[in-house]
Amino acid sequence: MTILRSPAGIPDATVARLPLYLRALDELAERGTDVCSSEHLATAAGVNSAIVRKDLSHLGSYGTRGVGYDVRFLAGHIATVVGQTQPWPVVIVGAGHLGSALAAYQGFGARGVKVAAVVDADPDLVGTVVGGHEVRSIDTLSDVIEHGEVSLAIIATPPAAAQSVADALVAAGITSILNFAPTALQVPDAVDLRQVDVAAELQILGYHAHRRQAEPAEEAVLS
Amino acid sequence: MTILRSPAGIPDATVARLPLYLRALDELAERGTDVCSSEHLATAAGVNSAIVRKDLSHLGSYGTRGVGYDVRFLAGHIATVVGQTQPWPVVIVGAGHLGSALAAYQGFGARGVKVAAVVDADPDLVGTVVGGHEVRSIDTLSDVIEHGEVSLAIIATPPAAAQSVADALVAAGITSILNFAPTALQVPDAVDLRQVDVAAELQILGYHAHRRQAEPAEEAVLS
DNA sequence: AAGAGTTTGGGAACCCTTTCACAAAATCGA
DNA sequence: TCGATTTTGTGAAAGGGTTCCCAAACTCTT
Repeated sequence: MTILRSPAGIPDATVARLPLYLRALDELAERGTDVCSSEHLATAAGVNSAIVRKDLSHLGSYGTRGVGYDVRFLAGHIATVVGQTQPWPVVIVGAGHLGSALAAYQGFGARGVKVAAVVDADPDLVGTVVGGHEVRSIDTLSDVIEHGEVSLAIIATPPAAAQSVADALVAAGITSILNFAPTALQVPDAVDLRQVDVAAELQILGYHAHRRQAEPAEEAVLS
Repeated sequence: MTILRSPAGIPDATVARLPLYLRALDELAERGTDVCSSEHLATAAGVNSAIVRKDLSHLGSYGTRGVGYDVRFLAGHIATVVGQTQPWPVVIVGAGHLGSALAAYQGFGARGVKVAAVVDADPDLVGTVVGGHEVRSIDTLSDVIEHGEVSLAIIATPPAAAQSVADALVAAGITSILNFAPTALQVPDAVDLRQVDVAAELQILGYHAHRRQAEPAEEAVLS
C-alpha cells in the first residue's frame, strides 16, 4: 500500500492561512503601510497574533524584533511560497448559476487566479459568453488540459454529474480540484481535492444557533 | 472580558461532519438502503469508518453491533441534533452574481435551508427577481430580521461593503453569518461567523501543486 | 552609552482530533 | 446450542495545532 507523504515543510493549518495573510498584507500595502506587527497583521487577517508569529516562523525569520514585518517583502515571500509568482490558470466545469458567477468574479486576478476556460455539457450553453469567457463544450476538456492551458479545476456542476467530471479531469492529468457539488468525490490519492459545501456551512451555523436557543444563555466564565 | 464557552456536547470537528453524514444518509435512503455499516457510510461521506463511529458515538448509541445503523432513523436523529426539524430561513445580502446564484440554488430545500429574502443596496436591482425571490432594499434588512423572518444571514457583497453589512446584521439581532466576501469581518464574540473564500481555496491547491512540481516525486514510504 | 519599551522567534504545555485496537453484542449456519 | 463472523462503541495511544510565555534582538529617548 502506498502512503502519500506530506514531506518537509509547512503544516497544513499554516498553509490554509497563508492566503489570508497575503490578502491582508496586500490591503495594508495599498493603504501605504510599510511595516506591521504580528498583532496588526493578526487583526487584518482575523486570527490571533501568536498564530501569526508561529505561522510565519515556518517560512523562515523575516521579521525584525522590536519592529515587525516589512509588508511588501513579506507579501512577496508568501506569494513565492504558495507558488503565486504567476497566476494559476483554472478551468471551470459547469456554466450554470454558480459556474457563471465564478467566471464573472472580478476578484480572482488580484489573488493570483486566472480563469482560463469555462466548459459545459449543455449544447445550449456552449457558445454563450459568461464573464467574458466563451463557454466551450465539455468534450474539449482534455484538449484544454493536455495542452497545458490549466492546472487547477473547479467543479460547478449538479451533483449527479460531478463524479464523471472528476474522472475526466483526472484522466486528463489534473491533480488539483475544487468541488462545489455537494457529493463525495472518489479520486486517486495523488489528486488534491477540496470541497466547498454551502448548505453544510449553513447547517453548522444552524446547529450552534439551535443550541443557543435551547440553552438559557449560560454564564460567561472569568471575571 | 467574556469567553464564549462551547459547553457540553459535541466536538466542533464532529459537528462539521454531521451535515455530510446527513447528506450521505439521505442518498442511501433514496436508493432504498435500509441499513448501513460505518464503513458504508464512511465511503458515502468521504471519510474513514473509525471517524464515523467515533462521531456517531457522540450522539449516543444508535447502531446495532454486527448489523450497522438504521439509515432513516439515524438521518432523523442527526437532523434533530443539528436543529433541522424545520427549514432554517436565511437572508441573502447582495444580489450580484454570487448572491443570485445562491438565491437560485435548488439544492437548499433538501438540506434544511430556505431562502427567506434577498436584499441589495443597488436601487437598480431592487424589485428584480432572482431565483423566484424579489430583491428588496437593504433598508428593509432590520425589518426582515426583527420580524423573525430569518435567523441566518449570507453576505455576498463586495468586500468593501461587507463590514457595514455585518454591523447592520448584528445590530438587527442576527447571530449566525456566512461570509463570502474576501475580508476579515469584525463581529462580537457572541456572533457565529463562518467564512468561504474561493480564491483562498484555490491558492491552497496552488501551494500543493507548486510543491509537486518542484519535488521530483519523492519515494513512497512503506512496502 | 544606558535604560526603557517593543516585538519577534521558538520551546514547552495544553488541548483537540484522529487512529488504533479490541471487548462486547449482534447475526448466521450447522 | 455453539462456534464463526460481523460490526459497533470506546478506551488508549499517537499526532497536530494552538496557546502561553519569555529570552533575545531591535528602536528610541535621554
